[in-house]
Amino acid sequence: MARTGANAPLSTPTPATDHPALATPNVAAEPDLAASRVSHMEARTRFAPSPTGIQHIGGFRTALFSWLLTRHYGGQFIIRIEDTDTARTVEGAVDAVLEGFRWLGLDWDEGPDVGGPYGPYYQTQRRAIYLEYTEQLIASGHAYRCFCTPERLETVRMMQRQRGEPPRYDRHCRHLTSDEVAARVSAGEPYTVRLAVPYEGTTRVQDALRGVIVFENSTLDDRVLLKSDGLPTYHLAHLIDDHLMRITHVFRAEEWIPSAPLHVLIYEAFGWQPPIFVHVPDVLEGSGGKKLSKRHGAKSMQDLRAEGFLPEAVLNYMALLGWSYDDKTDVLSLDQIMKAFSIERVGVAGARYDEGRLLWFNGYYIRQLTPEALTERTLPFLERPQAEGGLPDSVARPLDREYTARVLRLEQERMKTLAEAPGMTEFFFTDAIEYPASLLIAKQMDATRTLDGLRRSEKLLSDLTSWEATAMEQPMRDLAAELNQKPGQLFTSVRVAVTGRTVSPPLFETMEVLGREVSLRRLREAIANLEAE
RNA sequence: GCCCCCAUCGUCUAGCGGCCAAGGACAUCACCCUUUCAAGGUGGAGAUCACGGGUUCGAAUCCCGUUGGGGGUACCA
Repeated sequence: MARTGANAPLSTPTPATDHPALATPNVAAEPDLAASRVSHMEARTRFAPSPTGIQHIGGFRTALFSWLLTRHYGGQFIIRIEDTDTARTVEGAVDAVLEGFRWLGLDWDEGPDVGGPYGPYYQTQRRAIYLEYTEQLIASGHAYRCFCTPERLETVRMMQRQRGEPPRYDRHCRHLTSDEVAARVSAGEPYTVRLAVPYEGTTRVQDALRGVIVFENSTLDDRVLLKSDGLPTYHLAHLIDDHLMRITHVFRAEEWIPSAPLHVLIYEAFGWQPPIFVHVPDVLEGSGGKKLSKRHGAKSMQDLRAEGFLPEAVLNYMALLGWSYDDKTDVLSLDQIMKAFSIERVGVAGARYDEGRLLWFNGYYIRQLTPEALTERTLPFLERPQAEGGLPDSVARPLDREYTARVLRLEQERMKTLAEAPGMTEFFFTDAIEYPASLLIAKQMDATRTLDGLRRSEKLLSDLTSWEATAMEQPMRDLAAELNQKPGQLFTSVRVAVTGRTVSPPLFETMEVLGREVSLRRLREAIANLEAE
């Protein structure tokens, strides 16, 4: 029943007869295998998250690469939910992932919500399939039932560690007689099913990015394929699904490289042709250099959206984390990226998540927005409750679209995220503005001269027949000269009077948008406040 | 411990044997523009291509080793 390395056929490559998409001549020409396949075929790729938590930039970047490949060469992109770890499954996680894709503008051809010809797309709904294939593996001697308890396994591992040996399953159940197995099964004893890894030889993993990676079978473990709850582990489930769903390229994080030889062995045990493995490098934390994780700083797409990031910026940034267009191009649309994408230009070294760079992309894309688009996309941030970062609740919703558009136009080139809008534009919407009167006094100015400037400005402005920025500027400059103040000094006082802050968009445009009435009223209030000092 | 992956400016990267005494971008500094802040423009600083051996007429580019970083080592994915 159990096999030894000498006669186990596991490491013998088997030609694919049932996988037309991969039936390439000369499959034995190992080094160039991946490269030669990549460019000439339709690709079917998948993103297979487990609904156990949040998907961050790293996960979506892997998904993005998969998506790019299928959209570049033609083919299908599939979303499959790997929910075999029922204990860790989190409610709503699937929706969050799908929502993330929709937000980014990445579509999928088959998936949990839309179905498809290879469904179902939830692994928990495919139990019967896994059971059937597990039996096949047991029958062919490539897998065996294991009755070891978690406690025994733990003890074994502990002892191995003490002896300085690598912790691995000791293959205790690998040589049970079929009679004994049958007896224990019928006695209702719980069991798992393990892969019977050959004792000797090597297993070669072909990675599209790194070439061939060779593993000594003797260092591999008889991993569990089917858990005692009857559900498969990742190793078995993903593989059967990938095969049945005719996946051609498996994009996954590089943390899967160590178990890749196991997967190759399983493919061989089934006599199936493995897909092309593309082990994408990790995305690392901005500091520390560890793999990005939800635990430390990793943000979900929902987080990024709420923080005012634009999907086109996130997409552009993500694509350039590990992939490059050429030696000088940074700004690329999804369409351009898709057209140019190739696995050959994907790097192998881990990349740090640099939010500063993301912010730059974001600001850039905000600046490119048409006035209508800017308004459309910023309005939700302005109108959301104050507690969630919106304008003060005292500001009546909905906002006047026309007015908001004019306001945003002024702040557009200053915004790095949409979420900054409320803070930057608050004085355009609130009735009263609060600031210490001392703020009115510009550098190298005193209260008296400031007061004088404010009064004269109020008079000048209120006499103006046109309330356009262009009509204000020259008279105000003349006034500054007359008062023997630098334009910056006079304008600073007026700016603070009108906006309550020293930093704002250009003063006259600000006043134009604010309107004559509000501007003059605030000017008078400022004068009164300063007089009261 | 064992196994595996990786290694070019602070960061993302270009580079796949000569065109590189290493190019672009973010960040940073200075200047220009300028009513503030931005944006924009110009320029600067910033990488002995981790280190050491090879191979070669010639290496950031190929090979080996070392060091460093990361990952894996579950009836999780």
